[in-house]
Amino acid sequence: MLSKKTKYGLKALSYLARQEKGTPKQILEIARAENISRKFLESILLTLKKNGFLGSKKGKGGGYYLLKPAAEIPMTSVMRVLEGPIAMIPCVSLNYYEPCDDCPDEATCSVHRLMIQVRDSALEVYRNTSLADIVAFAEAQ
Amino acid sequence: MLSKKTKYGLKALSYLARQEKGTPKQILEIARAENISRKFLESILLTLKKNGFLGSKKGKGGGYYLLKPAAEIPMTSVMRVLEGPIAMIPCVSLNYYEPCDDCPDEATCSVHRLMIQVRDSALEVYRNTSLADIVAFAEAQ
DNA sequence: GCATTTCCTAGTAAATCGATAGGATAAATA
DNA sequence: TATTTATCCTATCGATTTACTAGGAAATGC
Repeated sequence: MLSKKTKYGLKALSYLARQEKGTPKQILEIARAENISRKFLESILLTLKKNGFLGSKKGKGGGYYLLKPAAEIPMTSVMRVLEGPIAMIPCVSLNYYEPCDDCPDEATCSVHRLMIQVRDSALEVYRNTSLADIVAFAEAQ
Repeated sequence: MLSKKTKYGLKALSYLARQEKGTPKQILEIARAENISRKFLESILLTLKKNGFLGSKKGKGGGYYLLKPAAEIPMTSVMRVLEGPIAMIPCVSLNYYEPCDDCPDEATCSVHRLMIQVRDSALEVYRNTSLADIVAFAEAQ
């Protein structure tokens, strides 16, 4: 399951990508536009900031803005920060590898190989998709 | 995340697929061979039985066995029974569709389209993989 | 009838999720 | 400088889910 945190984070990033560059947008404005709880969104934007996706400004006229062009923000990195590992199981995770304690040998584990394939298929989608792409999806309608 | 339930279920199915056809295997034997808690495995095998994957026999010499050849058991159906929807979000689920209450229009939702792509890529893997395939993975080593 | 095995219902500790509360800090403005 | 506006930060909380566990009923084989 995709967490609400990830879903809201993606929607907020998309919202910011659709704005004129350089003008910060406030939490409350984004929350209203995307139907997200203000306080929950606040915490999400904070982690996006701490992970280098967003910049912020305090005080009147403040808010959040993208630090990079949307085309340079790949879904792989957004998903890893918001949702965590892309792999469904740690023993096939590229960035968060951990062995299973019930599994004596990964090479002969039937689950292992299947999950590698699933991971790779998801990775291919995320690698080929930037924030600009998912904004373009919506605007094509 | 893949639940342990799904992981154990897949391992148990693989174990049964590797046995001579017709000889039931007991819970305890499977649990020991695959390092799974006996009681937990019991409940998993029961749901696999209720969903038509396994048959069972009570009493001495009893146990569980596959009802169909492993090649005729697709990962799509196993995953749906053990793990639930293949989609990461209900609004793109083929079998368990539900709209998001925060989303006024799916056609213009940037998350929606991305998640369709992820779902489809996972589906392609599961559709092209049977229980026999994941057993063969392991035996190829 | 007795041992063996699955069948079934319930419960439970721990972790995670989706928020919420409330004050500290910084910036703009008057 | 005082006030307003906004982000920053920590902590908490109820509900749900996960990974099991307990214990007995029911069926089967000898």
